[in-house]
Amino acid sequence: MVKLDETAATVAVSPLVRRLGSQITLSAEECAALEQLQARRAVLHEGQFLVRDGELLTAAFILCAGAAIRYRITMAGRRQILGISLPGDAIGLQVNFQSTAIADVAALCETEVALIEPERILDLYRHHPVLAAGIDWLTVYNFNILSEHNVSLGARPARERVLHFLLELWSRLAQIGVARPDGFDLPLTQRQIADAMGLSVVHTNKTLKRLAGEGLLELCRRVVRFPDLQAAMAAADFDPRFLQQFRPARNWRSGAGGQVRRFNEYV
Amino acid sequence: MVKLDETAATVAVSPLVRRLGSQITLSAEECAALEQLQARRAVLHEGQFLVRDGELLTAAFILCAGAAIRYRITMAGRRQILGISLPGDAIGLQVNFQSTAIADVAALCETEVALIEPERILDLYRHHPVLAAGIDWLTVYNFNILSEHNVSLGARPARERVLHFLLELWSRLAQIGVARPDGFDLPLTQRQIADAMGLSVVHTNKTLKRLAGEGLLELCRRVVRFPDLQAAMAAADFDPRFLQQFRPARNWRSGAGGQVRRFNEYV
DNA sequence: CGTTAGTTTGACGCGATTCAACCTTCGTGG
DNA sequence: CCACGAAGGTTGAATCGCGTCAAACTAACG
Repeated sequence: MVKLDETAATVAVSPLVRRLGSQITLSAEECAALEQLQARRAVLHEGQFLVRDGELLTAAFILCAGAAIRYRITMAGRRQILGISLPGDAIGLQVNFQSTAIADVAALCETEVALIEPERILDLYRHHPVLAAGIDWLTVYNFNILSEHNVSLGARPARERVLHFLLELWSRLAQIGVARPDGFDLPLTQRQIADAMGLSVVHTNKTLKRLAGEGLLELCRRVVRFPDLQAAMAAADFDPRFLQQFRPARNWRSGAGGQVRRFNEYV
Repeated sequence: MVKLDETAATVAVSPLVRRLGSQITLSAEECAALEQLQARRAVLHEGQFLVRDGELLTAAFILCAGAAIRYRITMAGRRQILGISLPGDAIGLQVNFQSTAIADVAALCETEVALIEPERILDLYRHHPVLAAGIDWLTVYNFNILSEHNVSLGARPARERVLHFLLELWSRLAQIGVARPDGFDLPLTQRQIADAMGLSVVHTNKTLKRLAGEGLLELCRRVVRFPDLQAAMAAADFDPRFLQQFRPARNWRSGAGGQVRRFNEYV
C-alpha cells in the first residue's frame, strides 16, 4: 500500500520544528540542526514496541508521525497507560543515565520515529542553547501533562476525566497543526482510553455515550468532534495553561537574529 | 524553641550532595559548587507557600530540610496532591521558561529551602557537566515518581495504593539517610495522604487500620514502621526501580578524578 | 480547661466494576 | 460474492469498593 505524498513537494517541516518554532522564531540554522537531529528514521507498525520494560535504554526517540502509548502492567495484570506520545514528542530523554526502561512504549499505528543517540543531544546542548532549552521544555511539557492526568485520576469523576482527556489530545494535536478546529482523529480504542483513565471499558463507553447525549461530544468511528468547545472545556474543568508552549523568555538569544521562521496554528 | 545542633560540628553535607554523591563520586570542587548553589537560604513554617498557582515563577528551589507538597485544586474544590518534596528535591526547575506556576507548593512543617536564580542553573550547566546531569536526573526522578503515582491512582486498589505510597516515602527518605531501617517519620496527616491518593479521609483511615491489622504496617502518631518489609513490598506491588539513583554511565567524567567523596545509606 | 485539628467508627448510597450477552465493522479466504 | 472470525463497540443487571454523612474520640496548645 504505497501512497504518493502530494505535500512532499513543499518543504517538509518536522512536527518538532513546528512545536518549538510556534511561539518563538528559530533561525534557519537552528531549524536545520533540529531536522538533522531527526535524520535517522525508523518506521514501526501498530503494536510494535519502541521500548520494553526492563531493557537498557540506548537511544532516545522523537516521534515524527503516528502515535504511541507508554504504559505499565501491574502485578494484578492491569494496564495503566501513562501517556500518549504524539508527533513532535520525545521519548526516553533520560537515556543520559545508564538506566533501564520502567515502562513499555508501543506504536498505536504506522509510526515514524527518529533515533537519537545521547551524544547528539549533548552536542545540541553545547552548540544551540535555545534548542537545548527547547528539549528541556519538552520534558516540562510532558511533566505537566502527567501532572494533569494525576489530577484527573485522583480528583475528577469519569465524565470530566474522559472529556478532559479528549480535550487534551485535541489541544496537543492542534498545537502541531493536525487537528480540525472542532475535532480530531482519535488514535485510540475505547479500551485504550479506559486504561489511560483508570476506568473499565464498559464504564468508559457509557461515559462517552453520556457525553454525546449531553451534546458535549461526538465520537463516531474514532473521529471526535466537539459541538460546543466552550461548554466542553467548562464541563471538563479544562485549563489550557498546562499545555503552554515553548517560549523561553530569558536573554538566551544573545544576538542571533538571523533569518527567521515562525510557525503557528490555532491554539 | 531553639535546639543546639550537635552535629553541626562535623561538616554539614546538604541532602542534594548526599543524593548526587550516593552512587558516583563527586570531586571536592563539585561538592563545593553544589553547596554554593544552595547558599541563599530561606526558612518557611508550616502552611507557608513556596509557590502559588498562577504566579510568575522567578526562581527555583532546592529543598534542604523539612517537606512540602505540590497540589492543585479542581473546579469542584477537591485537592489533588501531586507530589511530596523531600530534602534534596528540586522545585520549579522549569523556571527556564517564562512561565506561571500551575500548582501550589506549600511547606508541611518548618522547612528550609535554597533559592536558585535561573542564571545560576545555567552556569552550573556550563561549568559542571556532571552536575548538570545530576540536575537533569532530579527531573527524571520526579517524573518517575509521578508516573508511579499515575499507576497507583489508575490501577491499584486503595490498600495497595496507600501501602505503595508509604513505601515510596520510606525509600526516598532512606536514600537521603533520614529513615530508619524499618520505618520513618511521616510528615503528613491522613487528610494529606488521602488527597495524594485520591481517596476520602475516612477510607484512607480504614485502609491504614486494615493494613495494620494485616501486620503490614504500624502507624502511630505519624511514626511509620514496617514489621515485614518484604511482605509489604510484595503486597504493594512495589518495584524500587522507579526510584533508581543518580548514576550517569557515559564518558562525561573525562579526567576529572581529583579528591573524591562518596555517600551512601541502606537502599 | 476549653478549643481546634486530627483520628476513628458506623450506616448508607452512589459510582464504577464485573459479568454476560449481543451487535457492528472489517479483513480474510473459500 | 458471500461466509466466517476477530476485534471493537454497546447495553443491561448484579455487585462491590469507596464516598458521604454523622458523631464521638483523642491529642496538642494556648
